[in-house]
Amino acid sequence: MNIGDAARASGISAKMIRHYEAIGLISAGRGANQYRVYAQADVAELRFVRHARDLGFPLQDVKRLLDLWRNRARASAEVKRLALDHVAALEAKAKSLSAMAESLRHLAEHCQGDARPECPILEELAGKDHCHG
Amino acid sequence: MNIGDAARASGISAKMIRHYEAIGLISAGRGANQYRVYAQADVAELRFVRHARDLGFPLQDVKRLLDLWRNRARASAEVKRLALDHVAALEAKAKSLSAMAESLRHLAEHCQGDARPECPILEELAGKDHCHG
DNA sequence: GCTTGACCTTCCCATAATAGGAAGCGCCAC
DNA sequence: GTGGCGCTTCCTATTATGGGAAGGTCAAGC
Repeated sequence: MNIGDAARASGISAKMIRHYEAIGLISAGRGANQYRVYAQADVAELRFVRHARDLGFPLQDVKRLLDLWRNRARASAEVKRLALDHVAALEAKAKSLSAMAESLRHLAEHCQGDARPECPILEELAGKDHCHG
Repeated sequence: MNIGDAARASGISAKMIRHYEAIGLISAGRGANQYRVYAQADVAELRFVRHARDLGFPLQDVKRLLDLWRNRARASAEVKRLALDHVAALEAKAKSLSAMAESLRHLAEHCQGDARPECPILEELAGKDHCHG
């Protein structure tokens, strides 16, 4: 199987498959023509990577998860710790974004949104520093 | 006022102030020694930028907001539209991250997290594609 | 006057993940 | 044997930020 087929089978672009190889995440054999060659097991790894990426794991974590997956003697505690740490990071980020959205939405509610120049949004952005930072 | 003072007064690193100048976001005068010179009005602009960044606006939006702020003939409708678009983007991103966190948390709940290798998290990541994509 | 140290300058590199494109070669079908 | 598609490598861009080197400037102190 060439890289194009592996891309279609895994849902990861050929571009990214090469990149993942360059950074040591996955590997591939080479045919006589120097084309990368993929077996079903390689496609399974690529799909694993995609699923982990879909859950927002950074590639560094994906690498660790992949190593754990390959290692039959792993302790599930290690996987769980990685997962829960990532859950915490995701929730922190989501909370931070929601807080920004809420602040901004409140500001926007007080803005007339008409042809006049008066705008509490700009006034707030121009305002003095808020001490809770 | 030199760049270091402007940095302390605005809460933006000197590094970033130079960068903002390079991309045309803000500007600065120059002294006889080629050092950048900042007045209070410049610091006010830098603070404006920081507040907008704190609300998660990308620099491209910050530039537009800054232009609106400088323009006394602006229509607040334009500011409001920018703000509400950004609120929508923030909420979409937050929702996406929360969904990831929830999925992963559910998976982790089913993982024993002990010394044994069995792990539903890895099994899920290794699993076949889910059709809702 | 000369040193020291803090500050400034520019320029290059790095991060994280993905994508676009160019130049060149391989392979299959017609 | 050529056209077209797929593969190769290498370079560039994105977004926002930071680190660091090599060198110029200025003020204080001896």
